[in-house]
Amino acid sequence: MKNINIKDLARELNLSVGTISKAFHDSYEISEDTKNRVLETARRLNYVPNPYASSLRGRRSKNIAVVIPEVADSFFSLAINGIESVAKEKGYHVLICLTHESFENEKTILQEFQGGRVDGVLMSVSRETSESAHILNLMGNGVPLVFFDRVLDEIDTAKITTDDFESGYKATEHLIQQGCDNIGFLGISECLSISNRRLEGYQKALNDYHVRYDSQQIINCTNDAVQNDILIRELLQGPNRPNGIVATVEKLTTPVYRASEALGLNIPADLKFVCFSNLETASILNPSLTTITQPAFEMGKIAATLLFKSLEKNDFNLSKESQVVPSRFIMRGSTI
Amino acid sequence: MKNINIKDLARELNLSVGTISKAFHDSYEISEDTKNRVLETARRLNYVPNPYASSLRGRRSKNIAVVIPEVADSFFSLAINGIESVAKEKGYHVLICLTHESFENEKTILQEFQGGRVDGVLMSVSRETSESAHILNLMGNGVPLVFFDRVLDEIDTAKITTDDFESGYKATEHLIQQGCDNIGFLGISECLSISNRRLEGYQKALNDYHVRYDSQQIINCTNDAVQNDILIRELLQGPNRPNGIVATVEKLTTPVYRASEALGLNIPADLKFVCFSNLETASILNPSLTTITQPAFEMGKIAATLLFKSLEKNDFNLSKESQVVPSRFIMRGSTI
DNA sequence: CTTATTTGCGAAAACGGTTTCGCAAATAAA
DNA sequence: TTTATTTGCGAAACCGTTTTCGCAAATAAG
Repeated sequence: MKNINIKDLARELNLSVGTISKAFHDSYEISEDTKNRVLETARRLNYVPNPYASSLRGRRSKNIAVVIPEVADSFFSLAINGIESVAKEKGYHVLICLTHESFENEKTILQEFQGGRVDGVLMSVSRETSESAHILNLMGNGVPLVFFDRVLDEIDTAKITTDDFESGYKATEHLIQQGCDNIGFLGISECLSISNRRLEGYQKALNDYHVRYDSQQIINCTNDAVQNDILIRELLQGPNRPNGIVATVEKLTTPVYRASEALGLNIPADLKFVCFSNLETASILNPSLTTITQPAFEMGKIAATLLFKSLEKNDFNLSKESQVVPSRFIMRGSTI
Repeated sequence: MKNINIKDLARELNLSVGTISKAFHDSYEISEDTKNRVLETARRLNYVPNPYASSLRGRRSKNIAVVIPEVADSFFSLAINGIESVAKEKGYHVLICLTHESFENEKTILQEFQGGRVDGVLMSVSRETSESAHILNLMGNGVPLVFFDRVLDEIDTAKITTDDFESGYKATEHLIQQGCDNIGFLGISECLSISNRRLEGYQKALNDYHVRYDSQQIINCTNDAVQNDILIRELLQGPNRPNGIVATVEKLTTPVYRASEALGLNIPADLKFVCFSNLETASILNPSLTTITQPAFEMGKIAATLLFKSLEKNDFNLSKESQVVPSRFIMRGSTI
């Protein structure tokens, strides 16, 4: 009934607990013979060490945290897969913590980690995050942290991002080449690095191609789906209706399609649409959706790999390890 | 730099560690005055107790695990949201463990939990799972476990499912009413309860409406996307091509749409298609997809609530708490 | 044959909390 | 005023591991 512990094993084998522990860690102090007996008995009795007891005495909890705004998003769920693939290999477990795009939640979560719940953190900041004190605090307490996708520039650690500027540029350039001369931009936050870099790429493209830039066409979407619907409808109903849209997050896909349909706008004839998205269904939408597709799995994998390097050797300097992984531009029916 | 612990607090306040601990737990032994001083100093010094140290002495780790086949699936990611919403309220953290539909992985994961890494488990079994020893083992060690969606019937604990039989029936009935007389069924596993119950609903509908049943039209999909593509193509190219399809999992959506397109089959004219799915994009697919949509968030929430009840009082009997939450049938363009 | 060295293990102190128990001082009852 | 009770706290055991250190027996070196 009750879980067996190292003491039970010791009693069973007529050895001291210290010896058992050392046998498990393949200590040179213990004879091969004893090691085998210990291992065999452990297997037989189904002994599994308590990870948290181990974590107390210097060793780690073998838990890492993934702090993200939401999980019902293809980018993040694929990134989790990437992270999990390396965590599993390292014998680590993954705590998923959702900020729901709230800075307050994010602070609370990181605060909790001060207590040693996790050995390291992988993080994509919330749309509201512009301060960095909570993160610096955690890192100051010796918890390594690696950013992926949504980063805070001012913090000195590894950041795994994609080429947001170039992607924003490419998306916009494509729309221009397809004949759009009035292009709306749907961002998610004014403080978010990725949103801003994509916006800069958009602006540069407009400028390079001498297309009119109108700040009215830059919409900052909220975290509330209903509110976003209203914003998008207003944009598409307004006197200055765009004939092209660049959207920076996957969850804006459905609202744009729905609003277009409701307003009798045809995609792509009346409105061309390109979205940053990892949706598997992009190719079977009506019309199929032109996307900037981020290397989500790979980004998660790289970020996790770096985190573990830093967990394995303390002198590993995360701040020199940032990487930019390029996204893929996939042309489909929504812009042709 | 280093995290401060209860000893540091004790030193700072000239109190014993025991007193500090009791103050935090609002013990009657400690005066209001002292409690306030402790709380205030803790806040000032940014003290966060080590959850794993607490977990050693009887208290819990405040971690629960969610064991699921994959995370890149709308049902599971929404269920996670539901689970997280109640975990957060209870001050718990959520470990996500992916089996990738492998029984071996599932066994390894549960085995690890014997050590006390988590206080309870929420689980949807893999497609390969038919034995229950690994689960009984864990539960036998005092770790409560609640199933959601994919359950193992023979295990005596709470199971939160949806009305799989009725849904399978309704989907099939709908196709029949829309004129299909040759309906394929795409399952994912022969051992999986949900797949089988949906299949039974399908069979009953065929029978009730005197539509020919042909076991050749029952395809058991694999966990390999490429292989699934082949199976689906074979079905749609065969001499006995169905004019309707019921698919039991979301990830079969894209393959069916793609295969139809590749083979020049029009949905819904040549092939009507209904899928168990929580895809947000179902309504904007080409054509929009008729779905059986499960109450994913709610199922996660109910399952988690039950798990916490059992964590809170030991005498709580999970085995009497199973619930069936109905799915919604949403008719759209793929069957009209 | 004595003196080093190695080998294999046990005892005990940590790790950071919680909890039981005891005890002195303060208060209440007699 | 004496005795009983309550209040507020400290000492120490404990949770399940890891790790340091010491020590006896076995082996090697001189």
